[in-house]
Amino acid sequence: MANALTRRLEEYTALSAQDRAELEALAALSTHTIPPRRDLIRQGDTPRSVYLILEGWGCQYRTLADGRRQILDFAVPGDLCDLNLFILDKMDHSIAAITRLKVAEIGREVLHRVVTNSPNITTALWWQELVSKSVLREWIVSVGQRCASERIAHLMCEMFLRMESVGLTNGSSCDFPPTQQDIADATGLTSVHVNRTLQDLRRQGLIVLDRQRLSIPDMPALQAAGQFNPDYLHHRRLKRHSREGRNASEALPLRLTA
Amino acid sequence: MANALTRRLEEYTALSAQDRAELEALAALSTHTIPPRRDLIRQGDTPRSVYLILEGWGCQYRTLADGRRQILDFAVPGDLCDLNLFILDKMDHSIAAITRLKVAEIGREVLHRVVTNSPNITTALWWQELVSKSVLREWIVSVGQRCASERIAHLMCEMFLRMESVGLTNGSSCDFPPTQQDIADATGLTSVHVNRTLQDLRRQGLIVLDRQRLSIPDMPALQAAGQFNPDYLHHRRLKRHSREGRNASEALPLRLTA
DNA sequence: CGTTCAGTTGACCATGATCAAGAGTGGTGG
DNA sequence: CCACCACTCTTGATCATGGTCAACTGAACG
Repeated sequence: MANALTRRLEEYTALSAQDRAELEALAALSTHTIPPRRDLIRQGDTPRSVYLILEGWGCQYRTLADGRRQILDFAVPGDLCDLNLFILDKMDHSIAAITRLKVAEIGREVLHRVVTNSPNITTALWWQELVSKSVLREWIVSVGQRCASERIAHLMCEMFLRMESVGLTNGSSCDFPPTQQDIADATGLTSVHVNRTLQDLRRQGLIVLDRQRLSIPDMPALQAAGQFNPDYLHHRRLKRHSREGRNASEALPLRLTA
Repeated sequence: MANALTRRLEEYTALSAQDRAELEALAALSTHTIPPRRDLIRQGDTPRSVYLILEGWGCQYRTLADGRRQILDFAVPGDLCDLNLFILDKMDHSIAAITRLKVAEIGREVLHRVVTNSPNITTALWWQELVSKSVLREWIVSVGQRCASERIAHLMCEMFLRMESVGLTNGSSCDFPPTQQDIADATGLTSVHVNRTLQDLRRQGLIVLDRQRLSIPDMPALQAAGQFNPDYLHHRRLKRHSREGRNASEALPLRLTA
């Protein structure tokens, strides 16, 4: 049974049975549960470990002196935060739990060993590093160029596809736990305006969002509304997503290692 | 004189004489001159080389279907665009010259050799990769949270310090070739509003910007105006007594699959 | 010298912010 | 199990930042 990290890395490259075992071990080594809204690590802290998200949603954010907060990315199962520890002596952003979070804590030595022993995994980690950079670029495009409804539609498309790539969607729906305030902090809008824009998208039948559950009845339509083009996610399996609609059968259920 | 890449990488870690020679060779191997406003490589192209900026300014950008353009970063001497080639099969952004540009084109095999032979350089490349990610994060914060004058002041502070870290400042001034339209595309504003905001900053005596030359008479004041905190640049020289560079055996290998 | 591109200015407009109050919802303890 | 509390969501009224459109100025370069 594969964990989300394996699944995600296999988005890029074939892993051997041994690689997979290696990753399983990694995910099982030292796990923690973090309550909702708690910080995992703060801006300015010295990073000591990489965190692998096993269950739940988190986010990376920075705060300004006057308290304004900008969410820089959401973290879903299979995401790795943050390779910084090998190089940088201080965290340049904070990481927080949105829901209750299960994470695996991977220490420097362990990661170093894995990376020395497995070229496939090293390459795959590079891949995920470059992809997450591409995602950051797209977030700049969103806040810089897109209007409110486009930003929100775009965010929904992105997160849905990221959830799908680790098998956490069910047909056309998936968990979506961020509050409207979180969405506001991620998109550079106010929560009031997010609220109104969500109502708009709902009225147009583009999304159903209720009790932390998101449904996308017509993905191509939502993509059009958000000026969304999935190329930047560099998902290999995603090629078939390009505005043509999806294969319903592809979402494999995923059990997460604890 | 040492080239800008050497200088930039030494921002992070000590390089041996051999490392330095290696980098010199890299920069001399295959150089090109690109006229202003020309694209070096386009979104969707297959990356074949890494470009090292030797002289002049460039930018990375993405365009939307309707022609809106978002600049994602500026590239100044010593910057490396883009390690993507080892991993990703398609460019997810374009790179263009702003001024006339001198670049060194570094092919896959050459970079591969360097990286195999020199752990110091490998580590330093990782460092620059992570730092540029941190810069992308700060750009998200800017467009997401800062008002027009803050965004522009922030951008000026950042670019000045980046120029300074490769020795391209002269007292309190440096080249600053982007047009007001470029600044607009980078900050998510319109060129009209950039114009008015620049006048404002000039009126306050925070910047002098004339004929592609930027002067910052009072850096602390400009930093305050832009809510600028240099930590995210991870420049070591900004904090004198940081600890020694990590030892090379700890370096995360950069595995390059052909 | 004329052409082109960047910069500048003015009038008007729209998207999204702000402020404030009220309605659901879910979780907790009595 | 219910009542209460806190948090999230919703709504309305008003405002401001920054966008749009259009015309004009000025500098650089052949």
